[in-house]
Amino acid sequence: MIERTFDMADTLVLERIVEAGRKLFARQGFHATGMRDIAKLAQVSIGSLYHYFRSKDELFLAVVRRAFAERLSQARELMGQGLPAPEVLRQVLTAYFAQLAQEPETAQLLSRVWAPEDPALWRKFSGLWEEHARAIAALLEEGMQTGAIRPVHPLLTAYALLGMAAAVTLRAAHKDELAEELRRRGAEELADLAWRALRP
Amino acid sequence: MIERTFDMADTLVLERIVEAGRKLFARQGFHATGMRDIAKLAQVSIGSLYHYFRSKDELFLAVVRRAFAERLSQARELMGQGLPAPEVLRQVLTAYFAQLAQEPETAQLLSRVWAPEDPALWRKFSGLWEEHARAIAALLEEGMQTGAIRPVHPLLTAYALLGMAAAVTLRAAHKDELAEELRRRGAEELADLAWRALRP
Amino acid sequence: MIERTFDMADTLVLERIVEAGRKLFARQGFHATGMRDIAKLAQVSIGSLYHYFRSKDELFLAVVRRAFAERLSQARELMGQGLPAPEVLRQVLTAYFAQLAQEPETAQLLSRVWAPEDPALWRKFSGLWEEHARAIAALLEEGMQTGAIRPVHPLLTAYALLGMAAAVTLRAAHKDELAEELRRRGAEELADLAWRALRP
Amino acid sequence: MIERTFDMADTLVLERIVEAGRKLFARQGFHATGMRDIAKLAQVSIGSLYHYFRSKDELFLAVVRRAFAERLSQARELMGQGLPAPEVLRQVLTAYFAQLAQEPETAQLLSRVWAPEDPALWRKFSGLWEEHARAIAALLEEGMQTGAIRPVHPLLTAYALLGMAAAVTLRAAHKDELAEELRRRGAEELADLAWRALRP
DNA sequence: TATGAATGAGAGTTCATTCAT
DNA sequence: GATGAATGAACTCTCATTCAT
Repeated sequence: MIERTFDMADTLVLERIVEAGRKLFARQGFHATGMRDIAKLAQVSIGSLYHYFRSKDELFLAVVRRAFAERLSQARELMGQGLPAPEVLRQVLTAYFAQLAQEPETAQLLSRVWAPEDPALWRKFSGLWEEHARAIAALLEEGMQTGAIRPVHPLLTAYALLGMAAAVTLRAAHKDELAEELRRRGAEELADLAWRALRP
Repeated sequence: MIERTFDMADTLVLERIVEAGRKLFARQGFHATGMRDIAKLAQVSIGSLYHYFRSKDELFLAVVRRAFAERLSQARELMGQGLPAPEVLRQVLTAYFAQLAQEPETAQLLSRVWAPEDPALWRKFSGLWEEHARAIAALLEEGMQTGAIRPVHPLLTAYALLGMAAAVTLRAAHKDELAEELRRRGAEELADLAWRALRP
Repeated sequence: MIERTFDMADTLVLERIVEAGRKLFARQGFHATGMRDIAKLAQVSIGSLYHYFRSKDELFLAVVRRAFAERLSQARELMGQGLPAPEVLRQVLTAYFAQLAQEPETAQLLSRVWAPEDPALWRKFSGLWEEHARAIAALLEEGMQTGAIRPVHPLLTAYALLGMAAAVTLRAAHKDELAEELRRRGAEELADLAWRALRP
Repeated sequence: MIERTFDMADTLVLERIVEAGRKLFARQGFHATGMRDIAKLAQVSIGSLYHYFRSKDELFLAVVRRAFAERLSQARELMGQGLPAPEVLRQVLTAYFAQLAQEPETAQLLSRVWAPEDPALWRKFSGLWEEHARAIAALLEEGMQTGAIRPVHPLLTAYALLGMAAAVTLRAAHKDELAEELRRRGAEELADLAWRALRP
């Protein structure tokens, strides 16, 4: 995920900043994460932060955009393979839960971001969600045209699917027995629920 | 505790505080809402806020707890009427969307609270969500015993249902055409999705 | 020390307040002690505090005045017995250290009060110290007239003696080995120092 | 750390902060002195105060430590000159009273600090006093070994001497006739008292 | 590019005091 | 006499942001 194109030993400053931001925003949330914290973890001066990003908001946005972009490109890749819609859904969900195990911080970050407090940020994020939802809606519409999926309200259904996944993901990030079970069986069960809700 | 009944407009102080907190936390989120703002809207001194609540966190918790309690008691009332499980689900969802129209602030508050930034608050809220999920899981189990619902993982499914509702609710709080449509058709469509996902 | 003139079971409210104030001011100092704390320890409402004392300052003053008065009356009693001045000094010092063992809170209170932060209080307390110093100075002058004490500057010497006692007392209120030793041998050693410094 | 040498009047920021703290803490005490006051007097922003010191407590501690260090280094210098112990004592006391005239604020600060209200601060300051007392105790022990001073309890005596000096110093900081007299004759009289108390 | 000292508005919180009951 | 809800000025401290070097 992280590209090192410059120096074997030294990651690019920009990369280090975004990576540190991702970790801290995911772990602690937006307000609990200070620019100082990010600078420290990235081993960079505060001045450098402001050299690359106009403000804290912009840094946060960049971090979130990247996480969305990765997830979306992954989904689009799956969609492009010509698999039947239900199978794509299953694989997208599986990918979600796989990320939860491998990059728990990113997964948490995306879940946290449903309803950011700051109205200005909220507008931007709802745009990202909308984009994601539209991608899924397109998938649903494609399935509806081939008859693989029954007629539904595509965007509404897309939001519902995203919400399902986010809620279970969030619960699965806890540290109890149920969480462990959700991490194991979540993808499968959710795919089953989705398939039954959508089949003709 | 103190009754001031000589004026229609003069509600109890505690009531005014909680109400003001609900409005502002829902509109602006936790961090963007200052104690001064709440005091002003409630027409109360800052000191009074701290007379009733030990801290901002506690005030927030109280506000959220109340909103949860109302929603939960409403759901429990529906469950107690002996209706078949699928019908209860439909009515619970309808109630959600009805609240979205009548008390949009409370509805938004509950959706915001899925993933609060502060980890300390998060732990407390996840307890409230868990309680809510357990209530729904109990309903599902009941349906499974009577054969009205197919065998599923109750808690996982409960979280999935809550997530579906929260995501659509949140989107429905926007001010565009899609939001309006979701407010109109959300309850029905979600109930349909749920019913198909759960029927034997 | 405390008079109970009204009811066997119930100490007078005023007494309870002053007693609570003494304990808390001595333990925690003036600023760390709130009116609420005093009210709670005295099992009295805040309103009652203000019924008996115009302000926190006045309550503090009353507490300190009483402690001073007790110590001073004790000293005057010793002086009135016609003992030789050096013997009186020895006994006064012994009484100091006895109080340190029996009523450590009062002893600490008096030591704390050398340099109160609030200028207004400081003026009043320096008056109390001056009164105390003058009593000792009178004793020294008496000894000088009988030839039992060499000629010294009476007030300066009185302050020096009080300072000696306060410094050792304060150190003796700690909880280590040295403190224990000071509590045991302090009176004697200080009396010796004083006697050698003052003998003709 | 930063050198700004282009202006006579522009002292280093850190220096200005400590100096302002010294003045205000000495004049008004810890609680009556706000961070705003210090920032204003130092012509520095509040933020700068917290750039150099973690908290108000730490700033206070730094101020007091510096005052102690100066006094202690002065005393150690006198001790290192190989003068007889009694002469060193006389000169140390003289230095105390000289400081009272030249830097009345520092002298007052040190006297104030005998019994600070806050228990947490008290613990730290008693450490400083202890260090000071040990230095004097070492001097006394040296004198005892050469026979210049009679056998006494070194630490107890050191505390007594410090207490003597502090009490007279504090009284000498007033603005009446007695204070003036103490400032004039205090060093001499105290040295005399001490010498008589300690000579073999 | 890179630095980090400096800024200051604004945050949550405390607490002596008042006064209607 | 007694109560404690109500007040609000003032406190310490945080933190995104700037800018001279």
